[in-house]
Amino acid sequence: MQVAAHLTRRIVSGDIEDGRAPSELDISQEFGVSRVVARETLKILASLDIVDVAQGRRVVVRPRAEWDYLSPLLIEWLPTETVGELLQELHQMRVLLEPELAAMAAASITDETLDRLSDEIDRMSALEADPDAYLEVDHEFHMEICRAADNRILDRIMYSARWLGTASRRITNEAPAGLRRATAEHTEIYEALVARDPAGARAAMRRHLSNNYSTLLAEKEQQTKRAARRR
Amino acid sequence: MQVAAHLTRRIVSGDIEDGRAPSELDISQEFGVSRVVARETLKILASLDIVDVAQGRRVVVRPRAEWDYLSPLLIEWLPTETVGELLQELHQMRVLLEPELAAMAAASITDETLDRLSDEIDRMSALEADPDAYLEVDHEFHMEICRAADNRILDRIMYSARWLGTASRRITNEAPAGLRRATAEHTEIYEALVARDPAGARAAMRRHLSNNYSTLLAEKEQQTKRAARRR
DNA sequence: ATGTCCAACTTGTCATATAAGCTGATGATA
DNA sequence: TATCATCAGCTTATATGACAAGTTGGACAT
Repeated sequence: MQVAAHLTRRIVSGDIEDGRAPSELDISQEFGVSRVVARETLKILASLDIVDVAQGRRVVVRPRAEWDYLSPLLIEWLPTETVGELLQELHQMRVLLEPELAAMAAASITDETLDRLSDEIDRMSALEADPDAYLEVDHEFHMEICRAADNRILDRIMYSARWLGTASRRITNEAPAGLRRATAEHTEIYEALVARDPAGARAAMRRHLSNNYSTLLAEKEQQTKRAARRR
Repeated sequence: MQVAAHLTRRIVSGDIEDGRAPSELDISQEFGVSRVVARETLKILASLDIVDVAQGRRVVVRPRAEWDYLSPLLIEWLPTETVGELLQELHQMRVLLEPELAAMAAASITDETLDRLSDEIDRMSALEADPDAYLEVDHEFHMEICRAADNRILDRIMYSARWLGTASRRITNEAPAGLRRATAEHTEIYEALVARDPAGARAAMRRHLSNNYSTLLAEKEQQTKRAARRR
């Protein structure tokens, strides 16, 4: 997997010229691994639509627009600027899906799921000093709701977005105050679910996402300013 | 890839007992291929979250709920009933995303894209006697709009749903009348886009999806009846 | 009954060889 | 000169045999 990471970095950085990716032999020599490993690496990149591989033909890098921007391997090496753009696009998606997921969940959620959500809120409020750990439980909370909505397609979509979510930590340096606010909003969502109130859950989720995004934008602006000052 | 298909079929059918998948050696013997091929097969299934593979441990089948139901390899072997459920869930997703995508596209669509859409409508109206070919252009039409909305995440999501869309052909046996209606609706969407009218595009897309789904449900019901009569 | 250790099994990697498919250049033909 | 068939040299695909590295369950000693 280290080979895949390095190769991805080289491709993302535009190091490899006009669509021609290194062949299996090139990779195995450059990274000092066997052809088997080089081959598997290329297959991984192919599954992410980063390259095309076919018998007899050289491996070619596919147009950037067709890459799988939800893959952690790719996100890892994207420039911060691109990640910022993607987070914006991710937010657009979440606004469209998550409020509705919350409403659907409210109609069919089980007591066990509610218990788990309650647990996670407790854990989050205990972790407000540790943003990374907080974020992890945060994701689990959102996925739990998604799962409760009982739609495998939507579940899969939200699931595949998880890595981009963690990449947001590269942008925002969530302050404890923001996390306290988030916990309060999670509680609101939770209470609407307990009441089996779809409209309430939808509204609470919408508020939560909107606030989240404001924080992200504010953080990004601060970063830009800091960067400008450093220049 | 044939090996992957066969193995997927066996796993989907529940043929393999309680989480224990065949090892690399089992596969290479059963299918008469080398260990290299068996290994790549398992890696593919692992990338779809169908199995877990780790050094030293046997390969295990993961819980069905965590499988990637958007993968063509998996969809291919799912029982018709499950595919029907998934199409329902897919519709839920499309209703949430596509009207908004159409609205976004209306705000930023280029003349070249409009030309391509116009082309595709022409092609579709010429293909109303050939449902399979029609469906292909249909997808291209929807993806074109998605691309025009300029959101890589949403684009990727709609793209990964394309295989499930083609699987709908296993359920619905679209009648020419339905296709004629679809062409009319596509034209409505197109005209709203030409007018750069987000609200109009959103409404037209919503109508289109709703009608599509009605057709799907009606077809499913007919099939159920036919099946009952056969019994 | 309990804990330690190891043998058997499994996946990960390597090296070498051969099959199968593509591409561009060479050269024959009109 | 222009066009087309052919083929050498690349590439990926697969096979085989060997060893490294990690896991597991049971034998064994305590």
